[in-house]
Amino acid sequence: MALPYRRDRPRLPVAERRRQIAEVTSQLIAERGFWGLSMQDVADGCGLTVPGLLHHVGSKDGLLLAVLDHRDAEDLRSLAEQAPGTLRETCAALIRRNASQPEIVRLFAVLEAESLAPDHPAHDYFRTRQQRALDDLTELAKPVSAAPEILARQIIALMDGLQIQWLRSPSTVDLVTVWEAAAGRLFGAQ
Amino acid sequence: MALPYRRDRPRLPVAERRRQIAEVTSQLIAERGFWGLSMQDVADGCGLTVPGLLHHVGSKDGLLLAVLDHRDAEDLRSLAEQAPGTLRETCAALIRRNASQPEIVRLFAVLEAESLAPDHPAHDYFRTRQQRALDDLTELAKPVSAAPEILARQIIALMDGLQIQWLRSPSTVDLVTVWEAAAGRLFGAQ
DNA sequence: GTCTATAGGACGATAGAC
DNA sequence: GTCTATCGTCCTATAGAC
Repeated sequence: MALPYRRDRPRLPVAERRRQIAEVTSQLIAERGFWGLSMQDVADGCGLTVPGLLHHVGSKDGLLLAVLDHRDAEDLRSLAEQAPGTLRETCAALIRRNASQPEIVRLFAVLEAESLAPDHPAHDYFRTRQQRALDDLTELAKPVSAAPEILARQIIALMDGLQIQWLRSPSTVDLVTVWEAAAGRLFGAQ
Repeated sequence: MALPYRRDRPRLPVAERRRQIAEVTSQLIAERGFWGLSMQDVADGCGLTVPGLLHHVGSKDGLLLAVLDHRDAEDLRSLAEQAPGTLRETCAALIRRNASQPEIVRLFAVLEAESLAPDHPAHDYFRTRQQRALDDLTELAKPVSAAPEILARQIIALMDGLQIQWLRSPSTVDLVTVWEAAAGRLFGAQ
């Protein structure tokens, strides 16, 4: 068999390519979930063929992990920028950040539900991530609550739930506004 | 072509078969989501072949609608049994019912996130359903709150969020207990 | 680092017999 | 109401050239 492989498009540096792959995949998982994701669609979105894509990520599961790693790195970068504040300030900052990137929030909403199944490739990742979030918030809650872990749970639940409502009706629900109302009740002040 | 079709298993009555299909499908969607669901798995779970299954539901989308219809019918039956109570009593009853059927709660958690995408076959169903839930709770909240719709939103968000936490760690999180704690804060009493 | 080519399944759906 | 048989499409992954 003749294999006339002609390279007409420029090749991207590895790091940049991986970033592109992570972003295209994020978008598509938010749209369809991991089980509805196809390697073909990701490859098309990157201007690659499927084997070209597999060269970078190894497998479909590897693709998912690449996305989650990329997201964690971004989050860490963003978190490092802001000085540590009170619980309420931290929550407000988190909400503001989320309000500016609905597609990422949707990605995590879909994966969080899907990954409840024990054999989902991101099951362990989300278990760890959620535990970490709970621990961090509990620590922040200690100065303001006698039952910090319970408060932390309620904060996480409210954020997750309100974000879903916001994603479903972005025109009716303003995330920052509904959060502020909820925070008023949660933290006792008005 | 010879078509040696031998019917060795008994055929179920239509109604019973549809109930069986709805229940098997519920279980599988909870496990994998709609995009991860295969007609083959459903057919196997019902002791049918795929064309046999398609005879009943028409298409994969039809299968999903059959599940949702079945679930609504069950919910209506259950709701009719209990006398209408106060907002807080109604919420507690809802939580108790959900605590007894984690797989159903998981089904809705997965579909609620997946169906945020506008082209998801259950997108309109969930939009309507959520609006309905908001309206009903808002009505119940009017006697106890000056801002009933905001309170209703917070209740729904908290329920959804706490349910996710419960599904992820059933051994650590008791749904009824965490809800009671949250209800205490939400409704002002302790 | 990306390609061509292809293997090898699984998928949803249809046609037509009983 | 359920079957057998089959179609065409899509899927993930591998082998090997450049």
